[in-house]
Amino acid sequence: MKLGNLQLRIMRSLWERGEATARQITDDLSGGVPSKLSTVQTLLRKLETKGAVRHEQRERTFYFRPLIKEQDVARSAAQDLLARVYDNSLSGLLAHLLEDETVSAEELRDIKQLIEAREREMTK
Amino acid sequence: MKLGNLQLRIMRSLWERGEATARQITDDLSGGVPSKLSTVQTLLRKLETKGAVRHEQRERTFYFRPLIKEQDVARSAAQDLLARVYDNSLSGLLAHLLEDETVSAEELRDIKQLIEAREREMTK
DNA sequence: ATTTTTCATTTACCATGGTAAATTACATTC
DNA sequence: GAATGTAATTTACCATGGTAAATGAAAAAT
Repeated sequence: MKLGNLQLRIMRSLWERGEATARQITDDLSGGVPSKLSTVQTLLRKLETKGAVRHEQRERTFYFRPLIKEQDVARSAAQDLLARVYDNSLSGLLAHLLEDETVSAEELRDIKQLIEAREREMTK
Repeated sequence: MKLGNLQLRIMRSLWERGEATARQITDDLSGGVPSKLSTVQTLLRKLETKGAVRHEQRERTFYFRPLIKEQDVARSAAQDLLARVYDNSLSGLLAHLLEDETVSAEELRDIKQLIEAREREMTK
């Protein structure tokens, strides 16, 4: 499941809230680039068509819930980039990310631990 | 500069060849999902509009050359993913990539070295 | 010289993501 | 009961990426 930018921001609101109305989501978006209520409603429809959310009506208002997991969306986006752009070269991708990003010392430590954990898994 | 899937494949042909005709590119694409010559020509126009390529005519045929670098495209795609989807958490992204991918021992070694090189840079 | 091939150009779709006003249908408030 | 507010729905765009046939124009082959 790949999502556009606004779609992703809408989903984030839903992931955080668990359940939300179009109005609430619109409010959540007001920080950053704001969107109009009707725009959000349109995208919620499209997300529902794609199977990313479902809604339930209570007294005239639609309450939306996410049907897909944030982790899955993130994972598949990462997969897609790796395959499409980096020809599955993880080291190529990481090289770029380490170059450009202002990586903190802690982050670097975390990353190293991920690698070492994975190394241990390999030998097992 | 972000590119669609076919656009990227066209660019790859151009990056490899340095210069190519629409016909040559179409042939390069014949492995994988093939595209029709006119489709490739259309996309080359669109790429030219975006400033990703330029062409030069010699005896009736257009010879295209890339104006953007593969590295830059890859880098910005990685940046975009990191920011849009991972909220700039490099460790989050790497965690997913290490989870899912069948990472070879050599790749893992390369990656580790990248990190260690970066660590050395940090302390410097 | 006529036919065939080979390009570029034109034209025409379709899908997806995003934008949002206009309309409709109810509730709530005055 | 009339005015106001709120929500969903309808409608209507625009941009981008992709798909490709049809047309035109010129060179190459017969």
